[in-house]
Amino acid sequence: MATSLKELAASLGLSQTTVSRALNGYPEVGEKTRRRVLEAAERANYRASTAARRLATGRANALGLVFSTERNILERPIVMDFLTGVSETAAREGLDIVLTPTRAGEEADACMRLATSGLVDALVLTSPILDEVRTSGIADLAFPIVAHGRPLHGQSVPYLSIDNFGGFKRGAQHLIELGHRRIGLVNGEARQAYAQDRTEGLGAALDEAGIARAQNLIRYGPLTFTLGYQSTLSILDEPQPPTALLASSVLVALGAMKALAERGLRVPQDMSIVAHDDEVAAFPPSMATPQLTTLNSSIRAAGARIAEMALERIASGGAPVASEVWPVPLTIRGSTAEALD
Amino acid sequence: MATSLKELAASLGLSQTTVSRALNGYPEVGEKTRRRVLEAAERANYRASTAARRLATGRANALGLVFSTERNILERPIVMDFLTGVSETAAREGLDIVLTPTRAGEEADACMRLATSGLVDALVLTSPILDEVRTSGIADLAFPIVAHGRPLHGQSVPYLSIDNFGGFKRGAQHLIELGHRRIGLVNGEARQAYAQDRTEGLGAALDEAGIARAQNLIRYGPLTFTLGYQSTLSILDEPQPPTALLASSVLVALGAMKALAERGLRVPQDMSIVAHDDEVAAFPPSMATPQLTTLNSSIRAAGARIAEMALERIASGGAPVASEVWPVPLTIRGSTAEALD
DNA sequence: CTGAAAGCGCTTACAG
DNA sequence: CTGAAAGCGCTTACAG
Repeated sequence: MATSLKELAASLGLSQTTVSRALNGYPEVGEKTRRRVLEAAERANYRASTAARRLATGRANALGLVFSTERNILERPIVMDFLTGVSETAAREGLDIVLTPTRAGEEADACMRLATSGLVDALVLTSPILDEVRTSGIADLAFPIVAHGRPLHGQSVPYLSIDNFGGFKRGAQHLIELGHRRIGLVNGEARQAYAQDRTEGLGAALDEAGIARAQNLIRYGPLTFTLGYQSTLSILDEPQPPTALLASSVLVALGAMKALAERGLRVPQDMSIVAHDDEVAAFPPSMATPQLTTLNSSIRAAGARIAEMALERIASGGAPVASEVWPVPLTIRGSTAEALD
Repeated sequence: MATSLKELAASLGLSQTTVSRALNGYPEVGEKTRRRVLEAAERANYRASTAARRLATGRANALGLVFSTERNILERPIVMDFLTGVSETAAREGLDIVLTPTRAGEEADACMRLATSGLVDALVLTSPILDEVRTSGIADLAFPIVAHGRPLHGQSVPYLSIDNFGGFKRGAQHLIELGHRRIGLVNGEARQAYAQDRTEGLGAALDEAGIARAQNLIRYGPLTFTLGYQSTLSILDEPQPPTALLASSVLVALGAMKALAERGLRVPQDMSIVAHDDEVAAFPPSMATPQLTTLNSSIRAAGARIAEMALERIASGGAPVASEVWPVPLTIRGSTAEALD
């Protein structure tokens, strides 16, 4: 066992009270006393038991994340970048992160457990998990929660989301300005809020340009290389194939480019591509040839900010914080060009 | 605040002792009593405070991982797959995972804190972090640690590693059998044990075939797309460029293929490629055209097994468990062919 | 500036 | 089969 406060205090001939105060930086401790305590603690390699501290203070100094072992296993690079962002804030604030791995369908239980067990001070959830959990009564707990992404069912949970609608509308407008009138979209899973918003963004841009929406040029699925590849092949088989493609991730765009290459179509001469770029370190748009025109948002920055929002909720005693919707700028590179026909 | 044991016991007219025993499945509780308790707990949404339980039992029911915010940010897909594996075991055993984000150089501190604070029952470390930490005296703590990868400095920590030497020797032999005599290698960072083992594996295969080792055909760096791209360009500029390439990851191989395409070299006709495949979900070898011949090992399975090893150490009261070295099979696909010259 | 004592919410010998 | 009580290792009013 590691040394305890009691032992440390005894070895110094001081009370636990004084030693505790010295260690925690309370002002009412004498300077020499503090120094003595700090040195002894250092020497004895003393570390306060977090369990005891939690029990005594009621504060856990940790953020909880619920992480599904099965769900979205193919989107892990994104999860990891998000986690990195959360970690940055956590490291700065000296917080731990408690990951609760769960099987699909058990998310609600895991959230309830984290919220009621005192393990963590706040919960950071992705909106799909929040949607999963909404009937569990976790909202009644008045436990601080912050979500990543717009919750589908309008829960009153503060969230941070990028402007998926505005971003994809902007991306589509860029293509329309280049003369494209048939625009395909390889999107995320249809039930996800972000995917719906992206479809609507494309639709709005088409509406404003007086172009009919073409549902048959849209595909949905998990954001993988394979989705990009297969969806593109299938879109190319439509009676009126598009001359431009919107891809919901760089990985999807890479899959699309493989399909285009197989069909002998060149980018951007025969097909323009705009990809959403989450700025995931593993998939820089420079991986593609030509480099991709992208809609940008840093998933990592979002994670860092969400952790801050959680801290604000904790600090304010659980008062709601304002949700944020981040703009999604367009970066034009080499994968978009004027339409030929 | 959530309901406490005390309140729950009072509402049932039972003692805390009995309620606690009923909840924890102790045998000496009457059947009807147990049922009553379980129902009441369910209704009150009771969850034992983990902090209190930890303090009382001394067991944390959690695994600690130290995770560097800055280091290897480009290898996140791998970290995430490893984490997924750890999570699988953790979910099955009902453990939490405590991630301690740290800045580079602060790993030792983070490990000591985790080990001495009672937050976790065991530590799962990657060998680079273990190497970082070896002077901190953490080994003296008799705290259960299990490492991923062979520790460089021969610490007596149980570890799980794949057979990097044997795998790359096998990969090189495959190329030699196809008639290749000049084999390039784009490897991980030179100071890492796995990278050294891979270089030695290639060297051993060359030695056995009576071919001189060519240091100038080897490059080291972080396992990124960019490394594969730039290293390959630079290897091609050597006076005697290779006819085959060993790549330390699929991502690196993708970068290499971009470089080859730019130089007008075809795979496998002009250049054979064998890539190490960590079976990271984000980078299936099918992403490449042609599909890559690979050396396979599942980083996810390794994570799951390492968590089990940690549990075995905990269960045995900290006794060391046997280290494991996993074989690395070769899967031949379309990126290797006979040498022309 | 320092200390004695209560309390955080559990578990678990010990006694019955 | 059930309960009263001690103890896990801290923090923090309260008193001096």
